[in-house]
Amino acid sequence: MSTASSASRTTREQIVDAADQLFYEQGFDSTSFADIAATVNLSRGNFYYHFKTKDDLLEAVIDQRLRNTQALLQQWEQQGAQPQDRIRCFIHILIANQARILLYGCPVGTLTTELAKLNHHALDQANAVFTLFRTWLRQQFQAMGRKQDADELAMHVLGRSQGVATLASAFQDEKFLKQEVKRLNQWLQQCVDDAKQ
Amino acid sequence: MSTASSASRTTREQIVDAADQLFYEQGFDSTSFADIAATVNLSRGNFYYHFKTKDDLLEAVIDQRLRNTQALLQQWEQQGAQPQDRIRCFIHILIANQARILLYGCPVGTLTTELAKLNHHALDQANAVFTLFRTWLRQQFQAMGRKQDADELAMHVLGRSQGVATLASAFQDEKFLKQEVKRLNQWLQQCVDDAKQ
DNA sequence: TGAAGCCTAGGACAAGCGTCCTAGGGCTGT
DNA sequence: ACAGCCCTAGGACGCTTGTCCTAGGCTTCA
Repeated sequence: MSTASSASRTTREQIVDAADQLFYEQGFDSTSFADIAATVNLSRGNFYYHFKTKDDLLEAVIDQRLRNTQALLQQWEQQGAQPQDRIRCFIHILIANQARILLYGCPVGTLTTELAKLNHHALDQANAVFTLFRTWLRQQFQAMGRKQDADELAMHVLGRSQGVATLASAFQDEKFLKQEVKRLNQWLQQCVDDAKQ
Repeated sequence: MSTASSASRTTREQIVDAADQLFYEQGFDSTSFADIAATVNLSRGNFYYHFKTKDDLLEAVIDQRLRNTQALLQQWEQQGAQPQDRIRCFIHILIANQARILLYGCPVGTLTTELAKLNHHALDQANAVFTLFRTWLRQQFQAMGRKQDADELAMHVLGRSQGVATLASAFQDEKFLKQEVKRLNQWLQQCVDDAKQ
């Protein structure tokens, strides 16, 4: 029974993984069950067994992204000694995921934008990924001594990253991406220096 | 004949206007001819007379946006005495179009993002709108005396605006939008002061 | 009055979509 | 060997999509 159950979960996981990637690359609306089925080598009609509707699948994908994000933040929590080092971990994902960002933009931003236009009820859930980053960044700025404007600074970093991803993707401009990352790191250093005084 | 021709153009213009707005609000892909037909009070099948394909309609919409953008830039050119005043005109659209941005994000950024995911051939045309702003901003920074890094600064402003629009829309946060506009204006003032020395 | 051309309504069309059903293969435990 | 259950293939369904066609109502000019 445990083998059967785990095998079942494996197929389900494969579906979610494939959907996760395709939703990112092609968008949610224009990714069909047929596309996902072809990736996982499964018959199209059989999806009903695993997910009753396409919205259920979307919810599973976002849930996975939420879990992955939380794991990532926890990892950064241990990697960086100082709060500013942890924030630098966040900024660095622009470099680490450079290739995909140049092709498809930010996975979080593009999904929320699409769901907003579709008036989709899962929009709040998708926005929760943003909120995870926002809350985490706020905590880092608070730890840096910026109690007053920690949330504003967190939103600032989040916004700058969004803009970089959008434009770098539009212009397919790797140089711009790296320039802006440098600028953002400089701005962060300024924050650190300001807080010390 | 002249009346007939102008009436024809009026219907065509109505279609383009409706498509322009709906593509912005709902996205290109999930806006159907039926949606547009309902807005213009026209029979769905008859679109073929005005636009042979949906892609033709999209091209017409983007062409209109290009013309509108050029007119806007020309207007700012006359409004602002100093280059920095003109750049402030650009930044100010975030305030002027606030309501729509909170609901649907940036019209330019969201379209290019969608077309990129759809692998649509009109992507280059859509990106041209970005290029119009970029070139114009670059000229303003050059006029400010920043010959060396004018393009980098132009891209910086463009990127910041994109980020603001994306996040303000995601969080439906008017306060954030205004905060960031203030920050951006402060940054611009810093640029002016730096250039003076 | 009549011919010509612009523009329209309304529907047909094939294709693709999400959804749902049924029959059965291949394990599991008795 | 057999019953029960997990999971699957394959196809049917109703609907919407973009596209395309045809017949005819207008206006315009002779």
